[in-house]
Amino acid sequence: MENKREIFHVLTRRFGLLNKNCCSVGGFDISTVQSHILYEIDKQNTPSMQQIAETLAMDITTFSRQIQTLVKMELVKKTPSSQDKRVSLLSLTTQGKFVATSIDHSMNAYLDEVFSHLNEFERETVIRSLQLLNGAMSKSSVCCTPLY
Amino acid sequence: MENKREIFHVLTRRFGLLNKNCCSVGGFDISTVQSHILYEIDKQNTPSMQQIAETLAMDITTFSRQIQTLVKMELVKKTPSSQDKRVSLLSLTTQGKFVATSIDHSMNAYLDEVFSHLNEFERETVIRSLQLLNGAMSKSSVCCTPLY
DNA sequence: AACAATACTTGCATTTTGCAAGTAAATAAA
DNA sequence: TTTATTTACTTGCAAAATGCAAGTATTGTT
Repeated sequence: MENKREIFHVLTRRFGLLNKNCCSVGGFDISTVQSHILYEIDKQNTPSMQQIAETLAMDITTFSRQIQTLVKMELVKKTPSSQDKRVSLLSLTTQGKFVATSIDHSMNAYLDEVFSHLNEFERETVIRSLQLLNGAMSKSSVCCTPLY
Repeated sequence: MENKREIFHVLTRRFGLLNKNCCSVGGFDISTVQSHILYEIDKQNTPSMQQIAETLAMDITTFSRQIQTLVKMELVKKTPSSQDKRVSLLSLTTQGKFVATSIDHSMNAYLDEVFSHLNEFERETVIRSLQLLNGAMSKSSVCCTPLY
């Protein structure tokens, strides 16, 4: 079957579910968006608000409020940059780091379970293919502009 | 050893963008969720509300309201079942069918563009891998049901 | 006939979202 | 140096999305 849209439709829904189901850690209820924010802060080195918002393609105002929530939950710390006083640098608190790591573990556990339904060869092929796909998407010129 | 979570994190984000950018068709502004609803109604044969809500793993009350919106937009028609008067059968209006088809075309165009960055062999491998992955997810006990 | 189960719908109350509009700081121009 | 512009956010709405509780109507079951 060559209908790509069908494949992506199902995949998208499943990814959504996967991300939804992963994120209850030790009393904290983390939304999908919030888990993505934590992930990116963890990955990047004391990034600014702009950087993360742009990476996640989020509206900066929505992002600002999400960060406020995460700061209230004591998962994220906002430090004013000494270089540029307009900029807020983001980092995870100890708790935030713990939550991010926990989510990472459960996600990888989920994914391992999923991949356990494939044999070793298929597993490697799929992983390599997803990397290829990621690469292709990053090269795409129409990625973030509306198509008609 | 590749980090699956990283791969999925990026893929999820990109898929989200893809779905977000797809959905402005001839004056209609369709949200991602709505496009998924249209897609499923189109695919299934006069399904009930429950069926689609369950397929998309949506809360039935949220779904009910989304359908009300789509009915107001004259994209979806709700017909009471003659078999069971509690049931509403869903179908696309002519306009709805047009919108669904347009979105389908845009999505496929986008995906073709993405895949154009791969060679023929990679393309086939990736498609086949995504199908494998879908299959594995459908077998998974930890997520992704009841999609099929 | 009485009760439970199903298929929705409506009432909140909360959360999420994004466009305007605002503040403060850095940079460019006059 | 002063003024204007840009940048990095924050707040004020208002609209949309979400989900639990509680409702209505219909069907299925003792």
